[in-house]
Amino acid sequence: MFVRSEAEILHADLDAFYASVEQRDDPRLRSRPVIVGSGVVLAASYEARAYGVRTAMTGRQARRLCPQAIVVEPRMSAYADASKAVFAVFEHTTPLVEGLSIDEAFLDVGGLRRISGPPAVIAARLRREIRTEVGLPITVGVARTKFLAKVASGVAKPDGLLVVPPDGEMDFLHPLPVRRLWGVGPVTAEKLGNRGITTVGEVARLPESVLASFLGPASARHLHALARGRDPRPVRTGVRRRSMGAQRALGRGHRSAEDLAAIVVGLVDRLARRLRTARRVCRTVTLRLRFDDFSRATRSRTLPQATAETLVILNTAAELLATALPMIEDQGITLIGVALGNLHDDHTVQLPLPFDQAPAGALDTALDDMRDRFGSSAITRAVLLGRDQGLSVPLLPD
DNA sequence: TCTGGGGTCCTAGGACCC
DNA sequence: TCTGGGGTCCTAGGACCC
Repeated sequence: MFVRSEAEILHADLDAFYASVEQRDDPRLRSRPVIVGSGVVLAASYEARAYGVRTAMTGRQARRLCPQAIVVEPRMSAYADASKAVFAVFEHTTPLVEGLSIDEAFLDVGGLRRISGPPAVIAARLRREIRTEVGLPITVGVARTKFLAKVASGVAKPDGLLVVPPDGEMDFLHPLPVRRLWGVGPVTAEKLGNRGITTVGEVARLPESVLASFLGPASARHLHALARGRDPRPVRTGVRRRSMGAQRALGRGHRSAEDLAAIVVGLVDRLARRLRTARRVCRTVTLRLRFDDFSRATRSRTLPQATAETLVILNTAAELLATALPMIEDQGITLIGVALGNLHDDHTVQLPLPFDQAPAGALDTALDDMRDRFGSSAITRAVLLGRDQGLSVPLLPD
């Protein structure tokens, strides 16, 4: 396996992204504590974080910690535009960009030494360009692996740049708390803490088999490798979304079955439009529920063939809701959501042949041609044009 | 102090097939 | 009548990430 020896992967991460966009667009917000989102905190400026305000807190809690904070409602389209502008700078820097979310990405600048200079120089220039062209602060970590680059940016925040040289990796990594390991959340951190393991270095010194005895084999292999600086994952371009969802928090209080059905209609309508805009089709529909005690449940159904039709998805979601109603009755529902999975490209191909006049086998031949062109897994639907305009021939994906 | 909205990956059991 | 080993798919739950 190819193992890189130079620090040439960048992890670029915008600082307090939503809040920074608000401060950029409204000078009165600059240098002041800003909280985006009133019900729950979606983002907090670093001035607000100084008072202990954190993402995902309730608005009430945040205002108690920082009464002088300015609270603004989110402007999602402004953040999407800012993200596009930032990613344009990324793409201009190197073609090897892997987006992780709306505000962070990995960039592989390994092949650019002759043209653009060493990674540290490229990273510094990238930060300058995003500051001048988009007006936002961004932190960049540079290292030999994705994981180390990401940890580096996390340590360097806000508005920083940190290069981890290959011969300094263990000195950098091992003193850090286990929560810095990708995949260690509250549950795993507690399991480790119960055994006296609090730093990455302590994880690295433990035999993998011991780790596996209380974390399971997959987590053990993953964490053990990361803690020793092993992470061979390349920066991958063109990663496709694997599911698409929409949900709605309901607060407390009883909801009738009709209310819930109406909400599901709205969620499905929104999702189906997004699906068609993205030229994708789905095969699995999942209903997500959350209850008063914060327990969760899901109900899902996989269709025999992929679809992007609102009515098909809606009927499926409605059936799932019907099966879940008894559970909803006695648990008190606080959130309902729909997720579409098993996504495929929708290559609806229009066949210009008069169906009823075509020689026998012409349709099969045409479909075979399409499979050759797009790959069999991509073809999900063919629409015949001509006299039978609108007749659709659904094909199973894969 | 109670917790939004969008995702990813892993595990485990059961059905089904060869 | 009782029975192996291996594979895929589906469903449900859970941990984690931003």
